[in-house]
Amino acid sequence: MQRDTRQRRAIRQVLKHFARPLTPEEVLDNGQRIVPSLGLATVYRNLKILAREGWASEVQLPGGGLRYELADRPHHHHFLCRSCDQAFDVHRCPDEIEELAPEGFEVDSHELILFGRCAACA
Amino acid sequence: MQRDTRQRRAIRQVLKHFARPLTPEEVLDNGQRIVPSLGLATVYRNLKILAREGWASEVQLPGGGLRYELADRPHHHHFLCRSCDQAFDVHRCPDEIEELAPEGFEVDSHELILFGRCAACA
DNA sequence: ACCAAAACGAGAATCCATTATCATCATCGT
DNA sequence: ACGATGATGATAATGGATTCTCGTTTTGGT
Repeated sequence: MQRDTRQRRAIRQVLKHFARPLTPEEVLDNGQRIVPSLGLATVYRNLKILAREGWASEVQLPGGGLRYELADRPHHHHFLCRSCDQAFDVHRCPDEIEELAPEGFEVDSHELILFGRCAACA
Repeated sequence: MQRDTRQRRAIRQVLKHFARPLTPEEVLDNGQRIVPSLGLATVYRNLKILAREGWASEVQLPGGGLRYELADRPHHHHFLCRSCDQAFDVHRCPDEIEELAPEGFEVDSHELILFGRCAACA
């Protein structure tokens, strides 16, 4: 059966602490503060497991690879800082957004990304 | 100086013909109908040149790599078909969209992507 | 038509994110 | 505490997109 390891706990803790989508690298760096021996393969493995279990969700932003964040959050979107490349949550969303598709297209979800400089970089 | 080659003309022609963001592969496949010997390296080279010149623009959608489309188009967004993976234009856009950022964040642009099935696939 | 230089194109090389391998370690039911 | 086995982690391997290399071809000014 599945075991509750220090590593997996650390990864969950990191995702909880930062309430924004994190790259595997970010999870690694911060997780190593809790479990210094934490390895990259373990991070990938567990992020994938957590996502499969529905505990975390995968976020696909333009550019690099997947990012991960807690799954149990209300509908929201993202802000991507061009300077530090960190992603942040945007909690408001225009409602009529899925009505914008052309005739005959079936929309099942949407993603809205704002680009710019975050508060720390600006 | 810069030369006007058959290959570059073909690539421009393809981007004009399909009024939607194309992957380098799509440009290659369609370009080879005009210049059968067209190679992938040439496509990448020219797409990059056209983008640098401002003739084409790079579109970053979640998932794979860059796509390219004509640059001289009015503000618009994109629809990404989960079935055929083709990208389409969406010409309407909610206006207050950049007001959604958190306090202190500077927004310089935004991208809105609708996901679903295009008219042909649905 | 000539020719220097720009551009091409096939394939090798690179880059980056992610996954596989496998010997070692740690968890948890007993 | 024991031990079966799930998990880890260092590293190699993979996969896909993009770029580089370099010999050959094409363009455009003369």
